[in-house]
Amino acid sequence: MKSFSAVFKALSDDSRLRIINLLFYSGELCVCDIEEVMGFTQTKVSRHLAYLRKAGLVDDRRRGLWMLYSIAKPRDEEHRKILDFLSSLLSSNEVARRDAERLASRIRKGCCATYSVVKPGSIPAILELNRN
Amino acid sequence: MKSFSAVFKALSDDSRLRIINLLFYSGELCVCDIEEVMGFTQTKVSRHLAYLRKAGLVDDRRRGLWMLYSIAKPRDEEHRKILDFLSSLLSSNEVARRDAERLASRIRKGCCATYSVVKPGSIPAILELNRN
DNA sequence: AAACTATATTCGTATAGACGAATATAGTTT
DNA sequence: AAACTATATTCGTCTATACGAATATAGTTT
Repeated sequence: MKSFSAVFKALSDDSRLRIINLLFYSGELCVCDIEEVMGFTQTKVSRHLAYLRKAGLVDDRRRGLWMLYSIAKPRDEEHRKILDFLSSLLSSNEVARRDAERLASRIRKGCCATYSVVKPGSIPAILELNRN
Repeated sequence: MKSFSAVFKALSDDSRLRIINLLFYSGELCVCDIEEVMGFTQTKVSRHLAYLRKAGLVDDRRRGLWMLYSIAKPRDEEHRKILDFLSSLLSSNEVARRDAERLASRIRKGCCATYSVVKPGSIPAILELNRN
């Protein structure tokens, strides 16, 4: 029960929900991309990502200077259920849609995260999947 | 987005999650039954229920001296999705199961809430439904 | 190794939440 | 109407959290 309330606490903040939404949309993002898409300060983005990581909602990996964040790989059935629910909930939200649009535009121009995965200007495969 | 984070904030507390679980299990409960099943103070139960009501997660109705609380009737698809998710999440939790067992035992002996709905000592219809 | 870049952490401040004890309120019973 | 019962609210205290500015850290480039 403790773990449930901890997860919900991590989800109890607008900014964190919107960051999670971006990660669902893009697959993997660095701090500075989120910073610019959302208009948040670096401190704020970094802090929220650390919070989400501690709650087990996002994974991170270092890539040179960049820390790349992604939605956590599900550890078990329960964890997967939570992530699926979140994804489904956010997908029908207007704010989430607009955030994703701004991110898409930035990705098209080539941003940090995608540069390491796909060539700049192209749209990563995961985005095509999410279009449906 | 604001409303999502508000709902999650309401869910970000162990005691509230456990109270919600009791309501899923029983259909309708008064404050004093929750008090005794959980071993919480009256202030604590009342406060948490007020929190849940403001977040739209529970409904209440007065029945004489008793306030009867129940899981909110879903207002729309999104709301229903949240409540279904919660129900499914709690159903597989060990703490939730034990709480429900203590409640069942109290219901069998006849508690406030069930007294107004079914005759004391019997198990209300909604409990039979939830058994599956 | 020094300058640089991306991210993390610390510090100070302000607000929100959790709690029990005490008190207030609303409805009932006598 | 007065005593009673179930619930709600207030009060004071303690802890958690959100935030920006400033600073620290880790890895890269020159």
